[in-house]
Amino acid sequence: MLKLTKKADYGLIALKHLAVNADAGVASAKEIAETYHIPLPLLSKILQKLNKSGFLRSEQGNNGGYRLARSARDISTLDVIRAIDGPIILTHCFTDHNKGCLITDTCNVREPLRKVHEGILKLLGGITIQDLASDEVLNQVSMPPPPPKLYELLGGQTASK
Amino acid sequence: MLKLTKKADYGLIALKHLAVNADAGVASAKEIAETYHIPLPLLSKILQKLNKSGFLRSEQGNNGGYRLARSARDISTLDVIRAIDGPIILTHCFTDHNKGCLITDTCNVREPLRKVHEGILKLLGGITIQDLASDEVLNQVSMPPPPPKLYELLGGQTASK
DNA sequence: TCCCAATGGACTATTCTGGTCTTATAAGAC
DNA sequence: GTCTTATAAGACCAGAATAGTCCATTGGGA
Repeated sequence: MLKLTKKADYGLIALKHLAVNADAGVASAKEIAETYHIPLPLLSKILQKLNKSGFLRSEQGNNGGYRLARSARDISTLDVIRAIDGPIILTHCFTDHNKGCLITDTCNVREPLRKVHEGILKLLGGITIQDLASDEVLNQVSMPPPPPKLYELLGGQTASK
Repeated sequence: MLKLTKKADYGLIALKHLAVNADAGVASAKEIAETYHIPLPLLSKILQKLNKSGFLRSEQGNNGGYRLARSARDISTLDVIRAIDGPIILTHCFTDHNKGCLITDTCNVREPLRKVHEGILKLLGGITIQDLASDEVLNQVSMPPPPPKLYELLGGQTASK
């Protein structure tokens, strides 16, 4: 179905919130949960994961909460999604290489899909929390009239070979 | 987890097979299933779906099987994935617009993610079964040294605004 | 008529997702 | 010191989706 999990959604929402309200100091999980109507215990889980992954710093105790551990510019959406949902796998062959995939030897779409996979990674990797926080950056991007070339989409110039 | 389902994988494999062996006439589900070690009844289901979606033509009876209903160049991976897995939804807001999504009003990542979503659709929509069948097209694309700009990734020129 | 192919539906096992509950720990406020 | 509020961490659960099976039917060649 190729969709993000809600957890990833929530994580991005929380990170953007923290990026936008960075000067307000820490923000508690409760505060974020209430703002966006996210179940608190679930959000807590997600923030803990982001904390352990090094994207957040937590402060316990009264008036505690979370703040970004690094600049929003240094956190890509790909990082976040991977931290929360685990690795992104377009096709199953890529999980545990060859192991368990009976098709591997005969699989005829493996390599082509790997390119698509890399394209998506690049897409997500190129967007930071900072980009989410300052919408204008993204709003410039709209549907271009001509259907774009495959090469452009995948980010590969005609260069290399 | 942002991955394709196995069904979509199988569908793409089958379509590529049919594209490559187009001159061999029809190919039966059994033949394809054995070639790629895919469970036959499952593959049958998938091929039936692709048939009803108009990508394949089926021939029943002895020596029956499937063949592409249109040129491999006119079938994009996006078409296939949508036919098999249903619509691609990056984030949940996009499913039934606003309905059921409590976050909608306060959601701060909705629009940015929509752009990402469109980027992925464009990526998949730009790759045809023909591209899969002739690997060279895709093999040209490799990791470019400089991290690509967001605008390029999303296919939007600096044009519009 | 027999075989082989697609067609269609019901059914099942397993996994993932989204979410809750409970307990422990850390730290500031009084 | 204890109360309150916060994170931390674990088990746990219901529902949905995925992957796959099974079975009966239809349709067409040989």
